[in-house]
Amino acid sequence: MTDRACEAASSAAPQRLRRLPSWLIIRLGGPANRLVANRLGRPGARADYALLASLEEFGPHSQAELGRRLQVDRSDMVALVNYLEEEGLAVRRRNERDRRRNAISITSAGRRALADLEGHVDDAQDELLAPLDPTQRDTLVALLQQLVDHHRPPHRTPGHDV
Amino acid sequence: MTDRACEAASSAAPQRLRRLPSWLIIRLGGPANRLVANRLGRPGARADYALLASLEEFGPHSQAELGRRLQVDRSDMVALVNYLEEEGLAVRRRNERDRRRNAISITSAGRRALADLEGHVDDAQDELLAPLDPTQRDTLVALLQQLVDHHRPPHRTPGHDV
DNA sequence: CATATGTCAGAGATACTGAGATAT
DNA sequence: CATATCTCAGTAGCTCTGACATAT
Repeated sequence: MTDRACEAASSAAPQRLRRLPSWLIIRLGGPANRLVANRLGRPGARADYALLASLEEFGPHSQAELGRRLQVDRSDMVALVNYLEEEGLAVRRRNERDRRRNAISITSAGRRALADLEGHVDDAQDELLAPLDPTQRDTLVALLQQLVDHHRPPHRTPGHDV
Repeated sequence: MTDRACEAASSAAPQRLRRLPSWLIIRLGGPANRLVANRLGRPGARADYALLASLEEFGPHSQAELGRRLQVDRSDMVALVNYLEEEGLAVRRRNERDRRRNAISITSAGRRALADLEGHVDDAQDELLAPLDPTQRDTLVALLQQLVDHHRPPHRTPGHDV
C-alpha cells in the first residue's frame, strides 16, 4: 500500500518545478515541436510554414527582414530560403534598389503549400491544447503573446523594405 | 510616410504565427532558457536545479526515476549526476536491494546550493513574466500545468523505489 | 569609415538512438 | 528468456558566434 503510493508518485515532478513558469514553458516546447513536426511529416517544416506565412502576409522580404520577423538568425536563414527555392515555393531575386539584399517572394505553389500546411498545423494545435476549452485557449494565447512581445529584441529598422 | 509605416511593421510576426500556441510556446523557450541560464551563470545549471529539487523533495532516486520525473533521457542523466557528484552536491551509491540501480542522494552542500539557486531562479521568473500581474501569472501557470500534465508520457512504474 | 547583408564554417547545448554489460 | 538499469558513442536539429566579401 505504501509501496504503491510511492510508486504512483515516482514520476511526478517536484512542486518547485511544477510551479515554475520557465520550466513549464521549456517542457512544453518538446510536445509543441513534436506534434507539429509529426503532422507536417518533416522536422524542418515548422520553419517553412513560418517563412511562407510571412511572405504571404507581408509580401517580398529580404532575408534579414525575414529573420527579424521570425526571430531566426541571418546565418540560419540561408538554408531555409535555399529549401523553399529548391521546392519552388519561393523565388530569390536580387533587390536592384539595394544590391546587398535578396528579394524573396512566395510563388503560387508556395501559397498552395501554405494552405496545405495550415490545416496540419491547426490539427496539431488541437492536440497540443486538448485539455483546454476555447475560453482557456484564448486566455493562454493572450498571455503568451504579451510575453513574446515583451521579450522581442529591440527594434532596429535600417533601410527601406524589400 | 508610407515608407515609415512599412518600416514600423517590418519586424512584426505574421498573424498566423501570433495566434499559434505552438509557435508562441517555442518562441518563449528561448528567453526562458536564456534568462534562467544568465541568472545561474552556467548553461547547464537549470538541469542541476531540477535534479536537486527532485532529490530534496522526494529523497533518494535511481537515475531512471530521476529521468522519469524530470523527463530527461536515462542516457543524458549520467553526465548530470556525474556533475553533481563531482561538485559534492549529491552522492551516487549502489542500491543493494536492486543492484542494477544507483541510489542518488542530495548532500548538505547540495541543499545549500539548491537554496542559493532557488533565489536566482525566482528572479528569472520575474523577468520572464514581467508584463503580467500576479493574477495573470497564476492563470498562466495553471494553464501550462494542465498542458504539461496532459503531454506527460504514459506512466510506467516498474519495481519499487530507490 | 561605419554599417548592413548574404554566406559559410564551426561551436554548444539539447534530445534521441543504438548497443553493450550487468542485474532482476 | 524477457526486461530494467547504467553507461557510452553517435546522431540530429536548433541556436549562436565569428569571419569574410560585397554593397550602402
